[in-house]
Amino acid sequence: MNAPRLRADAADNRARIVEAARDAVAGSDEFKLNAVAKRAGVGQGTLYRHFPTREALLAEVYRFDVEELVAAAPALLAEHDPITALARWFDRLVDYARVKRGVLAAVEAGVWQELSAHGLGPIGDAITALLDAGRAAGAVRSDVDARDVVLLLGYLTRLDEQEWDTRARHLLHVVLDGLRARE
Amino acid sequence: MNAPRLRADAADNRARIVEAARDAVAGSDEFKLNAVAKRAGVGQGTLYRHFPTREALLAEVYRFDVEELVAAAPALLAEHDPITALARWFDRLVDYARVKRGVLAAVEAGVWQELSAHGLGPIGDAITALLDAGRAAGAVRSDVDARDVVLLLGYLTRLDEQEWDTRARHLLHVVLDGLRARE
DNA sequence: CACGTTAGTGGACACGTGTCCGCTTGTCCA
DNA sequence: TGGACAAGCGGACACGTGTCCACTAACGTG
Repeated sequence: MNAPRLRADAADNRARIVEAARDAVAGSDEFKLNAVAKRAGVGQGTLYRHFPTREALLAEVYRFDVEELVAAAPALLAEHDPITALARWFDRLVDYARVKRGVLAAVEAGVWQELSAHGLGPIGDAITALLDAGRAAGAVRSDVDARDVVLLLGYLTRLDEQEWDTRARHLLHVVLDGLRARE
Repeated sequence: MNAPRLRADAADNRARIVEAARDAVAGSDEFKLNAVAKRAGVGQGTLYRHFPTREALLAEVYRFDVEELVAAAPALLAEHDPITALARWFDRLVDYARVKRGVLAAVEAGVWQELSAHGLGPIGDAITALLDAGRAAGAVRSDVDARDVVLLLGYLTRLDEQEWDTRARHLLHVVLDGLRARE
């Protein structure tokens, strides 16, 4: 995955940054890049070189959750019809997002950078798989891709804490209906 | 609308700020609050007191466009069936948004602040009118409100310039389908 | 082992945002 | 008309983000 092997100290720093970031996320709801760098005992330059954007760092921090999310897709597809699987997967995303908003940023960053690179990547693939299954069953419209879905789901990031309960799930249904094939 | 009448100099400054902002928007694609304040010949404090957020300022700058948008709703409803009217209105929004991204921020800010206040306000009302008409005709699902629509349309703000053509309109259809009543 | 190459470092710096507060000035009343 | 007093002013300041580049030290080579 990483063609140019990392130098020993570099790998070390990287690990320490991620750990510090994890602590920061767990400790408070603030997440200041500066603070993470200091906590990790590295300069800001170092932090920014390893993770060019805040999202890149979050993506690493939440990699576990994201992988879980990715892994869930095939399982859901095995158990349910495509639309239900998609719905469940959305549910799961919302569950994560509710507690740790960071996952959202991670997912979004993930899919985005994957889009430009070749072959999307795990998250994009997961969504694509769900979409494809639905399409094959004639339940999902044929003119949407993973990026579209992420874009649409983006509303989650600008939901206020207080309106989360009333709107998050609800709008999920609306989006889902939009993705359905029109008969 | 503004109970405590503005002092003469205050009103003057406010006007000068808006004008400077308009210039700034027209002149370049950068929009720095600092610069606007300087250009208007006022301190930043003054700018921020008149317009607490960047969006508030944009809302004022684009008020004309926004009003036009609002005015279009009833006209569209008169000429077309509700769903078509809604679609056309969306189209119009996208047209504005393409050129002047600011309108989007203005719309979003507008609807949001209106939501908390009583009776939504012009933009919210316009969307609500479209929604209501659709609902009455049984063409629009009954469980969505103006805020929902704005939230969903929010994807427009994070669209990259280059993907605008391929995705903006296209996703509009998806959203529209999501808003339709399921028969 | 020593030495050159170059990946990697880290912190100073530039920038934009937003806040705060001591000073100024319009406004209104006596 | 003049004086008090609050509305309004404006810029200094604190903060977070992200960039840049002179230095440092890990790694491979002879």
